[in-house]
Amino acid sequence: MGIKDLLRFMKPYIETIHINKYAGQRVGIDAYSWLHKGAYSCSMELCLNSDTEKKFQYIEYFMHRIKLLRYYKITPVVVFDGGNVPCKAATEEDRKRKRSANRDLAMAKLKEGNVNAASELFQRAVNVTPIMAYQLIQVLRSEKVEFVVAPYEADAQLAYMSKIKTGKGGVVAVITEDSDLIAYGCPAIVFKMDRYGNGESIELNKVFKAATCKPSFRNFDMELFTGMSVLAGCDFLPSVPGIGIVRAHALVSKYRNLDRVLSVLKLEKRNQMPEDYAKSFKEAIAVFQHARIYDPTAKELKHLMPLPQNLLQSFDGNLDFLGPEIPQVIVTSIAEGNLNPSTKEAFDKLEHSGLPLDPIVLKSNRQQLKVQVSAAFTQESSFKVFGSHNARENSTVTRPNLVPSKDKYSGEALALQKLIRPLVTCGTVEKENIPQETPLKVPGNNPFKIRPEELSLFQRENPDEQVLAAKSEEYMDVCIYSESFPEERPENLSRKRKFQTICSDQTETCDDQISAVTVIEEEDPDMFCGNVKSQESVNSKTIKLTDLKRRGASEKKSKKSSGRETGSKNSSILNFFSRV
DNA sequence: AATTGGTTCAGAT
DNA sequence: TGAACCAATT
Repeated sequence: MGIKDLLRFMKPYIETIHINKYAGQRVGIDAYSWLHKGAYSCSMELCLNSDTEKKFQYIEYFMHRIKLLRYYKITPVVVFDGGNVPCKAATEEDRKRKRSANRDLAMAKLKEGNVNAASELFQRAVNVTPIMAYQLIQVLRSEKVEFVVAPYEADAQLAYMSKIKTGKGGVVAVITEDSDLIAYGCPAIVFKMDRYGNGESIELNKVFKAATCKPSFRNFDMELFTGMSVLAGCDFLPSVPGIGIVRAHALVSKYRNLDRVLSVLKLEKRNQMPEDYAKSFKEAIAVFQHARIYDPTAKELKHLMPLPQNLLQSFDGNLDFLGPEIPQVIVTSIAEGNLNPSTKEAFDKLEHSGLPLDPIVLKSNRQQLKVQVSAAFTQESSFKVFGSHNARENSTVTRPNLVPSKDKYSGEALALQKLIRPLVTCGTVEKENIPQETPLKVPGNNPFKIRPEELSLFQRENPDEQVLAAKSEEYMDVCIYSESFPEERPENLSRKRKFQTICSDQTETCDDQISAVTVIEEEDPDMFCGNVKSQESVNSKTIKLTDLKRRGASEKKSKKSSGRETGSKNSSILNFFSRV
């Protein structure tokens, strides 16, 4: 996927970052990359189109990351792929073949009763469908998350959005897994973002400016860079045999002109070069430069970069390789998520055709919803589940009471419905009844969430008081929540302050074991997170933080035996935290 | 000697 | 799926 070996080649220009670098700014998201990762967790259910809630786990995965971004005050803009560009057809076919081969193998294993082997194969068979995208879109809408469906490649759309002003729908950076974004000329890209917000970023201007860095791009411009990428092999065109990223870079550096590179290549590789390589090459370059994108301000189809007349002529006025033109009404409708970008059919029709949700169930639920919302507003006891962001400030919503039905798809519709209306407030009584049904409820959805097996390591005997530790390279995130707060808490001191005070006390008593403390207050009043940077040295008197960190990282598997012991070994720190 | 391109392994979820 | 590894190729 993407440009072969490009990320490895660009390694010297890649730096590890945390997503909070973009706090307060708009960031574009390549929906496909998260949809695809999320689909792993429920690949069998998706492939078998099973009628269970688990099938929508990919949506929870996605929304968890959206929440992470919002937590760091980032405005996410989700971009979906639209129709396929003709020159990508070969790649698409290839992937489709591999997927269905894996699916058949998986089905065979399933028949044998080998579920493990089957599920492994199903993971290689998952496909992200427009319907899955549409189901996510419905949740994004209900969460007031900005999104756009690209007419064709999401990458091109994201590159365009990176080039326009924030006020006109632009973004400062793009989160993706696809190295194509570099070839499209996207100025700031974040790859491999994990669930804590750590990732690897590349900034194009640094690439072109760098004076000494190893693969040098000093004499490159964006067109040469794109040329190098296409030569190395991309989704639109496989490379000439024997040409990889290193030789592609060498050729472009040497001749500094794509036409010259092509003619040299023709001479040197005349036997192995496909007849129409030059033509395909120019088309591929043209896609990277002038792909069709949607201009959200003008609400119309445009080119990523304006198309010069002479280029149009060189293709005999035929730009169908960019994907056919689409009438204005249709592109807009696609962009806003109302039409399936491949079939151009209304998504509503898909629903009516039986799969995957029953619109009648959904509609009646919405009505019910409204009634309950107005009821909820009259109650003081309602609580907010989500982190702060303006769009939601005053929109407390209630979960409907869903009546089970025998309808074949009702289970599925209900499952999705729950995701569409996740910000639930039903007052204190329902609060007790609903927790597991609330997909995004903290702390389950906390950005510092840790896995159940890690969690069990640090659970206190008293379930009301828990100390959780999750680790990353240099930070340990300590997360404390407690139903009841200690009596000694001064009335005038906020809980947040109290935590900070105690932590700084600890800094002194621990002899600088803790070098930095930040506390983030969650909206759930019983939930706090502290991000505690600990030093490497372990002092026997104060094992706590560093030791917890190490245990969290390495002893996941032996949790049973070490769990209790950890609790007692670290009793001083646990006592310390339980004072909060 | 360097690069490509196929294979294998570990990791994610 | 990607990264790391390794053997074949130029």
